[in-house]
Amino acid sequence: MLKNPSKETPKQYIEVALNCPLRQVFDYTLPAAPCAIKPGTRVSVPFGKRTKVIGIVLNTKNSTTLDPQKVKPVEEILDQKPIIYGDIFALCTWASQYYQHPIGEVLATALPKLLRAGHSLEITGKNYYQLTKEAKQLNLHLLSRKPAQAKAIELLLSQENSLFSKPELKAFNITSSTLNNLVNAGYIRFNKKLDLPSIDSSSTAQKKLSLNSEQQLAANTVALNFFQSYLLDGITGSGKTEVYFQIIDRVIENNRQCLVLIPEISLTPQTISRFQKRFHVPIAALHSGLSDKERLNAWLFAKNNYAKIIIGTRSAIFTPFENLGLIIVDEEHDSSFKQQEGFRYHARDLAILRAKNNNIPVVLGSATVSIESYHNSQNSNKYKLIHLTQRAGNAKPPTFKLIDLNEHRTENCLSQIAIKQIEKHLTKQEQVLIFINRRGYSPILFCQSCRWQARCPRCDCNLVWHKQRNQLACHHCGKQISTPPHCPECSSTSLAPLGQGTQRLAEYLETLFPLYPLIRIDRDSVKNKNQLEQQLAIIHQNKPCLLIGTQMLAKGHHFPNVTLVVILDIDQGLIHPDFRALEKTAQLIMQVAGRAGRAEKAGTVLLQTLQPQHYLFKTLITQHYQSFLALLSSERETCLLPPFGYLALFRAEAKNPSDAFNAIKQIKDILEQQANQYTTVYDAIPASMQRKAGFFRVQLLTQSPARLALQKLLADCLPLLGKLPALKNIRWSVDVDPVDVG
DNA sequence: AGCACGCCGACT
DNA sequence: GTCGGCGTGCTC
Repeated sequence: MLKNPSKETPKQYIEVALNCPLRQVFDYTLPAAPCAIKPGTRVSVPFGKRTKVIGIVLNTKNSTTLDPQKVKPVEEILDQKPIIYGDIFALCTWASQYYQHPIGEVLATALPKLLRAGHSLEITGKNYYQLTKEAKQLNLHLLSRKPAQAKAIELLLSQENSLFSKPELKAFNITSSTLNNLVNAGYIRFNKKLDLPSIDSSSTAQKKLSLNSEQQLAANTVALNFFQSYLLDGITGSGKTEVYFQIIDRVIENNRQCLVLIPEISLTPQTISRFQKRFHVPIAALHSGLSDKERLNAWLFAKNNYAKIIIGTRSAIFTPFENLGLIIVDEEHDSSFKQQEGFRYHARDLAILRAKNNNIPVVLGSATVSIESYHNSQNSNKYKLIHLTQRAGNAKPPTFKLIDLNEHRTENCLSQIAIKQIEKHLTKQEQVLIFINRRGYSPILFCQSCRWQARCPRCDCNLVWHKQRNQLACHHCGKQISTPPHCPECSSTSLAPLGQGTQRLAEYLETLFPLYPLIRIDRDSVKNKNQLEQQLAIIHQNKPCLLIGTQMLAKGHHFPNVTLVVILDIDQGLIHPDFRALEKTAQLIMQVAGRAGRAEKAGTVLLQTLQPQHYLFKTLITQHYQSFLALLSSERETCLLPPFGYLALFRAEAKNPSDAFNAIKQIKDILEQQANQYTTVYDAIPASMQRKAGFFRVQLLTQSPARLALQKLLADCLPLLGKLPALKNIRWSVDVDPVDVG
């Protein structure tokens, strides 16, 4: 018989976040049996035509606003305890609101792929077999009637190792039936050897370098037991890393964990091994080169408080810790901390928030601090500023020299002065670095008779000629075509390269200096990490050579014997595709210059430019990076641009330009309806490259001097935008605090 | 994002 | 006759 309906417990509902681009959560019912389920638990649910879709519980409730008939039951509860909780849960919900991104996708970025796919929280490892105590103490004569087992034990006992994988046992001619018998008899145990983060015990603890007084002061300034943001502004070569190390030392002594965020490119094996040599604690690295399993393991090592130091790129900000004590953001100015598509978060900014929520210190370090961080350290005193002004080991700062291209003619981009200087340094047995931020042979291939130029069919840009593979490549959409034998317009065969890329420059320098090895480092010459390592190894032999490279060279690598840096083609960084162009150019110059003169030898930096009178050069070279920042700062202030105003950028992309314009117009209408006195909605403008990969791109900027006012505007508008039919079938996005507005 | 439904073109 | 192209619509 049925139970009395009045005694039936009310239905339990849960709100579930699913990994889909919808700005909403979905209600499901829980099974009738009472079960307490907490936010942050994984469940699998039916969703549309799909089943077993994995989502995260956000909330429990006793009622739903939907038609109860429509609400489906949960299929399975995957976790006993929440897997996203505490500070990570708070970080995700905050970021979802702040960056106006669907919570389901935000939570998905906080989980390793395997956990998103329903994998358990077990640390995975390789299976190993191991002799038990019984086997070791066994008198083998007792097994005389089981000769295969006796022989196997004898063989394994004679080995140096104590762990054996299945293939190894096979190699010893131990059959799987013998193995089974040995396991059943208790002589062999089946074990999991975990891929634990390594501790480099081979080297004895690398000595702490003695810090100079400035470094010591810096390290001591950081207090460990409460939240404070520190901006460590240290010129290249001033030993920021050693300061980090000393702070990490203290955190580890307190038995707490450290999170170190670094830019995408600089996560080289050297970075990790430098930490491993210095600290004899488990260290895990989180970077793009990991397999799904390795990534999950690293995540679990942090969560279980096994790894004491986690070094990772942007997304590592979402790693859970049991006892986090410090966050370091190295090269805090680097734009790779901002995710440029999908969930457009800024890892540096989230690091501040996370540190605040955990009441722990966060250290932002750079030789070229961002204007935002600089502002936070100057005006509002939000960050404590720490300077490192001395180069470690008496290294002298480089001298800058401008070469005015209005007065000096160039051949293949190089002025005679530069060539003379290169020659001088090479004959002194020193290394020379030539920086040109352009890959390929020439950025333009043109017809000498009709002026035709090779253009990308899908983007508004020229195709770059790659001479070796005789191809034309688009560096924006990846399109590649073989070079036409003659001009497609006039059939003339006089197609010629115009302008220099790294390849052409390398070719030219080879003819000028045939006796010296020439190493080109860019994305085309360095296909994988090994290749880069090899190239760098040659450089570190410290024999005289020429280095030619793009910004790949500029970041993270140290070249102690480079005494001359030549920076070519910097003028394109002086024109303004967006308001951050100058800041980026200045940072690049300082970063490249920082490669030179690290040892006792002072370095020289030659800058070729058509605009030697530009204030960027004036302030940067004759004064300090800070004075340049101060100038930029006042410029930004008058325009109420970041950090004096806050921005959100709407983008719309469509194959048909009018669809994109129409969409952005409708977005604008809604923004204007909802705008308040503190917010400004600018006119829609085409992106600086109107067409990219076949899509017309239009954008719209909104601004407010008050962060909250802008947040309110976005919060009011986004739900409305989701309903606009004009936005249904085009790509559109909001970018809060955009880094790239070009 | 997935996934299915739906309606038109070139194939065994 | 059908396989498959991608437009469009929905997901508790």
